[in-house]
Amino acid sequence: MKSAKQKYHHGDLRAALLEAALAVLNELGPQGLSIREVARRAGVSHTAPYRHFADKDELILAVVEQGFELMQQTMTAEQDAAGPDPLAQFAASGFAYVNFALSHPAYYRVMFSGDLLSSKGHVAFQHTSSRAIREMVTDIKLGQEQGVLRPGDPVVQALTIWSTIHGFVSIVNDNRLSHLVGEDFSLDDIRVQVLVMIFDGLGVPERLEK
Amino acid sequence: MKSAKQKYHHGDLRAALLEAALAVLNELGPQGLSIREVARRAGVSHTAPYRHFADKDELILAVVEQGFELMQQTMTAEQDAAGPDPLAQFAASGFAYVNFALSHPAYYRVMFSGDLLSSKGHVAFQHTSSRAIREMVTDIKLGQEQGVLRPGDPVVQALTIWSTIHGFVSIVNDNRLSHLVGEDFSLDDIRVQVLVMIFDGLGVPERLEK
DNA sequence: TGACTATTGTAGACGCTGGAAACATTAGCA
DNA sequence: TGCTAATGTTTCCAGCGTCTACAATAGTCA
Repeated sequence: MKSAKQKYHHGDLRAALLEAALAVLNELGPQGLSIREVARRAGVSHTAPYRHFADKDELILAVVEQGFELMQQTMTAEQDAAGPDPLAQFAASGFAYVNFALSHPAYYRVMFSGDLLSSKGHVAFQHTSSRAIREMVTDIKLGQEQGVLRPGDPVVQALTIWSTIHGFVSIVNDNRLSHLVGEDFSLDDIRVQVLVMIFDGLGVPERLEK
Repeated sequence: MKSAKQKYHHGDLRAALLEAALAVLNELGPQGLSIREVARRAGVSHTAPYRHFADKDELILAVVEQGFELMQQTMTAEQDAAGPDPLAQFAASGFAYVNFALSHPAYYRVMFSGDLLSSKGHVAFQHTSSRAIREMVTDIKLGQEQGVLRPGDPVVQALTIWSTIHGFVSIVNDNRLSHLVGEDFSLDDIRVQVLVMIFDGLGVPERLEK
């Protein structure tokens, strides 16, 4: 049931287009993402995508949404796997965030940069991505109530944490660490130490080896 | 000496193009930046820019370079104005960084996002922007030697600081705070508190009002 | 079964883009 | 003054997003 190729109708073109779009992002970068190239890879004409997405913005937004779902999934999975300790859960979901960003750079960039979208698409984009930070605030509020995080305004604290993590993965993904790496420093060394520093600054203790 | 208009030669087209490019970035966003639009605003034909820039990447890189110069200038100026105390100098240049990013969002985005460039342009881009972090490491090393910063590896510490600040201004500039702002929270409140939290976490004491 | 209709894909056009090539104008210098 | 290099224009090409008209298929109801 896989090689039903030369039919006029594709079967699940929408999913195929999303997959192709992600592949293009990974291979050619954000600049190489064009509807025509995506259609080419899916083996359809250059206007076929318009039966599934109103315009390029909508295609990108669908990729964004798919990325958020995947990230959400892995974050809650890691959180659940961390056991009953709320502190461990908090750290686990934080690490899951970082791991997702570093192992899916194309997804992360399109999810959090928004540079690919026209100004019109930005509204839907912000709506989608604002869920993430809101849930983070909830998590941190919980952490404070349970006494595992330093006291302070949860909104401010959440924003600080998010800023650090987002900035860090952005810098790493943009490859701007290469000039810092010397003989006594591997990239992984730097990553681990920075993560330790981030979570250490928040009150999360030292169970960070891994 | 300003209204020498209808001459065949422009006089200083290169500077005019850079200015126009920045204006386009501010008005239309990164997606609206095209060589043709820039040429239009400068009042020349759409191929005239190619006498001054090999391709679009080079035009963008020139804007990036100009942005770094401006930022560097304001940072060292603030640092010098902060008096002899190295701690005050450190904080001053940090604030100057944040202020530059928030008051010149178009510059900052093109300087640190790199999404506008093709993969070819990224090499030159990284080379240019790596100076900033290297100087930051130097500053932080100095701060540690003078005992105003917490001990720790300066590279790691610099990267942590840079991550937090870069993430923060990116989030603010991408307008993702709107959903966090309630009745008891203005945007400026959040900004100030987050900055306090950032510098506080580093060992910089509480002289942060302003 | 067979015809009607909505869904999904194709073909071709338009105006935009980045860029190459050939040409025109000007400035600087001998 | 005249030669040459620098600078700007015109024309052209291919690729892009997107619109419109058309073709093929799938689903539905007689």
